[in-house]
Amino acid sequence: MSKGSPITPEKLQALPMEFCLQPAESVARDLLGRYLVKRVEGEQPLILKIIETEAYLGKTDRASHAFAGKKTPRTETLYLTGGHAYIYLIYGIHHCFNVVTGDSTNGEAVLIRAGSAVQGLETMIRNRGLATPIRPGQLAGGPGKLCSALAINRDLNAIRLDDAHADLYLAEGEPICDPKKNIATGPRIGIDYAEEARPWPLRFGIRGDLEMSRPILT
DNA sequence: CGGAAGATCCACT
DNA sequence: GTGGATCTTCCGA
Repeated sequence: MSKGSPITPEKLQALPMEFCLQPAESVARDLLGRYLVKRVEGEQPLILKIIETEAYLGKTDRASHAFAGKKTPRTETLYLTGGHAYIYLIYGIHHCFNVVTGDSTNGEAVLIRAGSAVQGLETMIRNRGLATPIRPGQLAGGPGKLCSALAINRDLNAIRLDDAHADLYLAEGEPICDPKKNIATGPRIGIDYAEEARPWPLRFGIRGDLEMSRPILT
């Protein structure tokens, strides 16, 4: 994407751990417009603008891997403090990238569901195995696609996301101005089993952005 | 130790 | 809209 404002060093400033020490819902909103930076030795960093997120509230949330305080080898990193990465394999094929949130070990996290390329589009297309031209949402419109585009896998599980020299980190980016107007919300995707938590409006997206994994209400 | 289910994606009808 | 791919994780027997 060559349009939009230029990438200034300011925008690549790493977000401090404190940024993630809020409840998952707040962080999910605050992360919209921020940058996710993936570094590969000797190559230009890949930069993705976060377009869509979902909040998972931990022990009180039936859709969360941490529901009822459940702790298994897989979910261990979910109980780290806010600002760490929780990455897992789903359906045996795809990876999902989450940001752990909260000031204590509640098992809260934010799933990053979609993004748009800010830098490194060519490499991302190659990582996805796509032919050009590509359509909106095709590159990183979905959690599995997003990880594929950035070549994120479980090697990065449990990493701190506040280090601008690390392989993966969160950066300042372009925070949403006027959130009330520019953030759309809706129920989360793929959690039909979650009973009472199913309709909770914990999915957030930048209103009108075409890179969304699918349309969102309100 | 077996088997069912999964915070998905893609191809196909 | 439906189903297959693919395999780790987890729970129950």
